[in-house]
Amino acid sequence: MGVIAQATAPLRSELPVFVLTGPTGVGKSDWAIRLAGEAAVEIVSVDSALVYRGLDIGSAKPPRALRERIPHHLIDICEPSASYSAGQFATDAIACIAQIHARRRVPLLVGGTMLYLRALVHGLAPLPQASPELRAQLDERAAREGWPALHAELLRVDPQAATRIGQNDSQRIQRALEVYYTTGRPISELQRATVSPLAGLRLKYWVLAPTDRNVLHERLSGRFRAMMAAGFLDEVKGLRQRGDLTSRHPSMRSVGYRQLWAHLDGEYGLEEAERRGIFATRQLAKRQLTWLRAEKVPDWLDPEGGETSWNRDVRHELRELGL
RNA sequence: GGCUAGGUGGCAGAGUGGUCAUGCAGCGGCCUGCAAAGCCGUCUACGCCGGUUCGAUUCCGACCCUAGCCU
Repeated sequence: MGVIAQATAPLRSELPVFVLTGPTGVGKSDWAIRLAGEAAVEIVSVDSALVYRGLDIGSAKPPRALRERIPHHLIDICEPSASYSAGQFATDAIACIAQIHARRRVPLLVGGTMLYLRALVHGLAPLPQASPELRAQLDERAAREGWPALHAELLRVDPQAATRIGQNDSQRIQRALEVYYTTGRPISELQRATVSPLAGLRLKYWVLAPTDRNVLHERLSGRFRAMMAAGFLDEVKGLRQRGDLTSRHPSMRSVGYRQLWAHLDGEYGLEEAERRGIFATRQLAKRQLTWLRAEKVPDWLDPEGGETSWNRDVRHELRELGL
């Protein structure tokens, strides 16, 4: 595999791409599933947790039986012991979209992993993939010297990136140095070549988000408790017993899994784990909303309003296309 | 009724005669291959009344409340 990932070839089609996004727990999947059951659309999941096999209850994954009836793409495509990535997602999603278009159907991108969505909609620069060895090396240095020292190093090799990245922003400092050391060129320079793989396609975007934050918080804590009642803890116990996972795997750092894992490590009680899980869920939703506000998408729908107007909207779009 | 300890922001929890506790939660933001991640920023205090003082959350007094002990 080359050092520089292939820049994704732009898609060409007269068919559009639909996007239904929003913060976690608002019911995006339910809306999408009901629609996909009877319209010429196919669901493409945009979710960094649903990609992992074995993360079912805590990720609110649509049940397998349902997915056999209504096709979903990009779910259960990665072992939880591996690291999926935004770049991988972009590649996979583009392939999916092309296939769906070839079937004369419209892809409906559903999910709230905003970086993944962004990787598609705005594109990703042709950058090298992660290098586990280099990252391990950088982690080791950071443990000794601290991230600010590595930030200072970045400031020498890529001042432009360094000024945008915080002194303690370990992940971004690491990635910028990783890119610099594998390509010999600053990430800030390579990023200028960003092109959207969806350029030229018509994109129709809907954001599903409650107007009232309290309503969202209630839904999220209710959903977390329901997951617990549905055996979330046993699911995490099972994942631990596999023996190939640790609390540092990206899959096990996701909301809920992380807190239950820490509880099973004896860090705190089950009630505390539940409290923290709920906090983490809210914080996730908040970050998603921040991202969505910045996107300045006009069509925001409130889940309380029901899905009929959205349905009408989508069907109208499809009719115009002769689908 | 008496004695003792204590009453600090949504919660936990320090502390000081005049300058910031801190943590959690909340809120705002950043975001180019770990993103359900990582990072940055930020609001609401000193039970009540009076006194001392140039100045009191901090010192003094009364009162109210809480916990424990005693009668």
